[in-house]
Amino acid sequence: MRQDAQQLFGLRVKQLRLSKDISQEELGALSNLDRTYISGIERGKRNVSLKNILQIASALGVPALELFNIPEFKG
Amino acid sequence: MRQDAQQLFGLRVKQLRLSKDISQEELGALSNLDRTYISGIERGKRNVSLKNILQIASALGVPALELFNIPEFKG
DNA sequence: ATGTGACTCGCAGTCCGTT
DNA sequence: AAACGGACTGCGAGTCACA
Repeated sequence: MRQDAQQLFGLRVKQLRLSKDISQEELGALSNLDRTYISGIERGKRNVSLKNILQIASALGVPALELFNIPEFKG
Repeated sequence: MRQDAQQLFGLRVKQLRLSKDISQEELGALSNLDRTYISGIERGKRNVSLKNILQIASALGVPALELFNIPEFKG
């Protein structure tokens, strides 16, 4: 596995968050996760678990699948 | 978040694994994960992390996105 | 409004086995 | 081949003060 996979995922979260025009704090509130935790995810410092992936997707109002809609993830 | 989300994910893994005609043991070997852990995932008992999600997708030869290609995840 | 290091604690993930 | 259990270690979850 590539080391930067987490970063790509984090960038995708950031991308979707910005497209919704909300702050990390707001996303944190919507997904019941700490704002600093969201920050860590977007910077690729966190190896997020399935549970939190689904919560974030839900908070962003997109299917979980969208968080993996990244060219580099498709082989 | 729904409680059964993990189970849906596990069923999807199982579905893809069976379509490849490989055993849990083989998938474990391919993804560098313990066979009992794969079993737990498929039964919805495990909260898999991003890193392992990507490893499993890679072992199955599908983009990570495919693991989330579940009707119930899109609503 | 965000980045970051450090921290505790529960669970992710492994390894032994039985059914 | 797979479900399931017990015991273990290390890592992720979740939070804080501060920049």
